[in-house]
Amino acid sequence: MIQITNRLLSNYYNLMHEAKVNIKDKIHDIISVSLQRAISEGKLPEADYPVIKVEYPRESKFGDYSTPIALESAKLIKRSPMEIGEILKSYISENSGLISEVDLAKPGFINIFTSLEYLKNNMLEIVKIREKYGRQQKDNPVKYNIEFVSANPTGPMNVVSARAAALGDTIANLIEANGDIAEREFYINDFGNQVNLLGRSVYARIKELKGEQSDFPEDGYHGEYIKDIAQWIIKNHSEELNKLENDDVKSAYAADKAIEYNVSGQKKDLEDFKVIFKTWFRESTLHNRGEVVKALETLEKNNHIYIEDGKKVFRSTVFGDDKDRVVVRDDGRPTYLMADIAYHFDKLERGYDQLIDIWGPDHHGYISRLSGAVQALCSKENIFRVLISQQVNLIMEGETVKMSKRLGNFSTMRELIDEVGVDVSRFFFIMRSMDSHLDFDLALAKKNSSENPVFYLQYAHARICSIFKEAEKRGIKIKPEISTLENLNNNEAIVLLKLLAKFPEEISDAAMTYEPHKISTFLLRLAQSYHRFYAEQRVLSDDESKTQTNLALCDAVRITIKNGLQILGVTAPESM
RNA sequence: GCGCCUGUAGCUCAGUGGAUAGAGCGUCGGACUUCGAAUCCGUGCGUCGGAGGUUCGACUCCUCCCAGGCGCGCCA
Repeated sequence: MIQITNRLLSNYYNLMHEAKVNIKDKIHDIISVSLQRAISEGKLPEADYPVIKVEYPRESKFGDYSTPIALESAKLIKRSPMEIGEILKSYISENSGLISEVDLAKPGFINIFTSLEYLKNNMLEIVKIREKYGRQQKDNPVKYNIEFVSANPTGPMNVVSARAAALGDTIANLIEANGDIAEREFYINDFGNQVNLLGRSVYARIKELKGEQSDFPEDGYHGEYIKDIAQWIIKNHSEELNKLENDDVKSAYAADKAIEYNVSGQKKDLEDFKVIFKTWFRESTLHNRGEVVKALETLEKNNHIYIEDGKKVFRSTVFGDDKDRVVVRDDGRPTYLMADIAYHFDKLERGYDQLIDIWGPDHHGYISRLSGAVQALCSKENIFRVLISQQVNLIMEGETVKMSKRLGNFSTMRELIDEVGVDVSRFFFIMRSMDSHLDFDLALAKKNSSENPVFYLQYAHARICSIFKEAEKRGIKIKPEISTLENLNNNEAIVLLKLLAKFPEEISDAAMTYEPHKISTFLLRLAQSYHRFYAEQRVLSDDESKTQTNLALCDAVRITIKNGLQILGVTAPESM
């Protein structure tokens, strides 16, 4: 126990010199050290204390942070919560800088107030480090691979893909801001039946356009865009096409060109959506390089495969699946699952610490079999995580239009970007928790008013920029260093300072839980508090010290909003 | 039948097992000779889908039920 105490104390002292750690973590460590000291000095008994939780009290009068540790350990050590709280409080109070007051409240909460001095210094830090505020650096970053969108290369992307794109990219941004490494990856299913079908559909349209007789496949792709592809091939690749022997070869060629056409279209749409993938991984390369066979052999070697009626079956029930899954058909062709297993095997071999996939809601049933395969191939626990991005309902004039490829009416991602713009689309897609079925209100998205949260947020940023322009016009030179505590001692400013200080822990929290909507919620609160500050406090005045303090605060808010928006992939305009 | 997601204010949604359940929109009423009124202030709004259970304490965890959505191929 004494060893533990020493270790915690040394952590504590390290933390005092480590500026990157957020306040919540610091407070956690202070409480932890206090507890250990109380134990080592005999004030509290040795015991297996519960994990120390640091939470935000509901009401500000209860402080900025609070811990229920006294409540939670009361039964364990047979002392009253208030008694324990009193002891811990005396140790927690013994620190300088961060904490201004420790309060013990009724049933046994220990409430902690951060000092205005600390918050002011944090504000000056923001103004100094600017775009780096909220970004952590780690000595040993975790390397993530995050695969998302991965839409079939058989046509344009729909609105569900757009949501996945916004979510995946934002989660990757969060991971990077949190000091880790995120590589964005897109998987192209350019193999198998659907490709064959795509080729035959396109080739049939080519024939039709040339006035020849065609037999359009019954279960083929009927969309209008297939005709566009046919037209494109006729215009650019007729010569090569004509050289080919028979219809089968020509269909295969058409499939190849159609995929090229579709993938480059998808890439363009995603780039316009500000999503840049590091890797575009083609399923066909797995088959060509023999990786599918290799993954199969690895599974076989570890006894995860058995043979039934000439088929090879993966024992996925061992990993919680409803039934075992066929991975190789009796004619020797691997199933889609087998290729997907090989794909994830490939990702594992590329040496990531963590694999994340974002899938649509229609694939949740697929999780157990694939994660089972990953477990079968990799000894590391929890290396693979699937996030399900729920469905999107487009609301037009109060009417819900369901987005599904199976229904005929699929709106494309391109239409959406053209219609409401990148900023608004991205924001709307991430502003709700990804578990919730999103109602995307098109009328609201197109409004340039306070009803639209994106504009509300951007307005706060533009408003601050405008103040700085005005300050420049008045010949005011910016000197944040002369800011005083006295000038910050008003409710509106204090609320802002506290929110600003929370930004790094909001990022870290959102990154670790893969919940980008926490950032949009936070930014809206910040913008709201800023508008309140603006309404109550005059920024520019004859009082130089007051003016400089206010400008520093405004600048810190502007920087934080901008950094937050950047993570969301939304612009922060200087004027609107 | 089985699995996943959802159910919180009129609407859209926040809400790590903690203190009196919150915000925006919408309603109604106020605030600009002054840094952007695309803003702010005030106002009302609840059997947290229902019933049990777990415990010091449940919107949160467990079980059952109800409602809505999605999925349950050797397709991809």
